[in-house]
Amino acid sequence: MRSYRQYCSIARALDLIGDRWTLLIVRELLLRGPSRFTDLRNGLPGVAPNLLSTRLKELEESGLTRHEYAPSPVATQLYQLTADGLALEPVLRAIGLWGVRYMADEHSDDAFDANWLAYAPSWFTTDANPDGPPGVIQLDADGERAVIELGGGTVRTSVGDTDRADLTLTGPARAVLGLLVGQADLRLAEALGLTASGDVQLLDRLRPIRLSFVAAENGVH
Amino acid sequence: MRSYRQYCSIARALDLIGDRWTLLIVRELLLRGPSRFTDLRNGLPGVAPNLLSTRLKELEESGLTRHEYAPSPVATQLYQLTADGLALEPVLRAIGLWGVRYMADEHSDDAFDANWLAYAPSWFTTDANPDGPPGVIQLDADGERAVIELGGGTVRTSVGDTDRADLTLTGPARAVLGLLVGQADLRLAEALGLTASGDVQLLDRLRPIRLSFVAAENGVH
DNA sequence: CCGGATCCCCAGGGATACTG
DNA sequence: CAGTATCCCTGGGGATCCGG
Repeated sequence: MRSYRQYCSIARALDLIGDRWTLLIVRELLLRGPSRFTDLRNGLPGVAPNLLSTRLKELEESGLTRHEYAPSPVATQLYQLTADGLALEPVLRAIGLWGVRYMADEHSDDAFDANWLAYAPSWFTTDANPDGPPGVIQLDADGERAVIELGGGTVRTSVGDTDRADLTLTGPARAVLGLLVGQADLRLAEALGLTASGDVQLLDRLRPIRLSFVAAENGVH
Repeated sequence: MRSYRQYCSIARALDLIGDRWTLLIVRELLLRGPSRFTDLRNGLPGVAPNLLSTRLKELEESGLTRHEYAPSPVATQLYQLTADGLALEPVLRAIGLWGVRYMADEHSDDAFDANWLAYAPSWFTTDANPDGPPGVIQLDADGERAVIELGGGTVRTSVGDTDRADLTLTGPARAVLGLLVGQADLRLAEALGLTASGDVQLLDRLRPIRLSFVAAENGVH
């Protein structure tokens, strides 16, 4: 990317991560951990392979990723984030939290992935009742499946299935995710096609996070 | 910008703010408040005027900015952020904080602006001694001047001059900013050309912020 | 002087095909 | 599977011009 040539930490950062696809590649590496080229390609529908290749080289040149040859049974290169790359997690959290407000918009043919289903409640909600008993929620959004585990004040998620769910949420991604991140209440989510079976009270413990931070007056730091 | 077409709040956000120059325009509007076209152009050295015009239209279409005709004595359009646009401040903070690590790199002919000098200590440091007496620091970095006011646990900054400074820091931007945001200690900053006159103890109260947040295990949310 | 619009040119990105 | 090569086209950089 062409440098902005400004002595400002925001501009300096954007010189490294401002290119198209770059932050989404970081997102995939953050959510998936060390990944093969093809895994990244699958997680980034629409990316041209030459562009992915170029970006991985640029990221490595910037010191945000590295790649290593993994021996059998993987037997291929694995790309992963360095410490500086991992340090982008708060940036992705901030961007993602801001972007939640646009998840209500319907774009019918958007791609969707279980990893994206999983990170949202983990990053953007807290357990409102830290002293409550453990709870497990099975999600199935447009066939993408993930599990939420509530307990001890934390919200942990993972991709896949569980056999000991207290609550199961099934439906279109917009209904499931909208409900989880606080963009829709249960009634609205059901109107959007959600089916909830089990201990619906568990939903009350999922509280969308708010920013602790108070906006500065405009023009005054 | 071409949409990523992914049902993911990060991708949705980047559909709106991922274009080149867009976040820097938001930065200027955030730091300057309502601005004229020419003010934005001056704060964004290198931007082509047609591109600035295009971006302002796109930002307005996205609902992040609006513009209003200001009566005399301004007598021109003023561009400003909407509530959704202002909500990008945490995003810019996160990006800027991450980018601080690259402020040590020297790019000799980078542009520099007093607004960028001012936001850094305000966003990225705290007052380590909230009960201490008020303190005022005058900054002069490459001729760009700003004032830091310490007191009551907050770090406030403004562009310009004061006549009641307890401490004055003068020198190249890299030395002044590096010292303020914790990339350099006083000895190193002086080696880089810094001159400090006055109550140097005040510097000990400026503490670079750390992220409260603990990085998740890779691949586990 | 302010607020753009127009034009030209080139780099960066998208799509597809192909190869080790 | 893991990329590279190629072609095409859009979008951005830079300069200039124009109306208010």
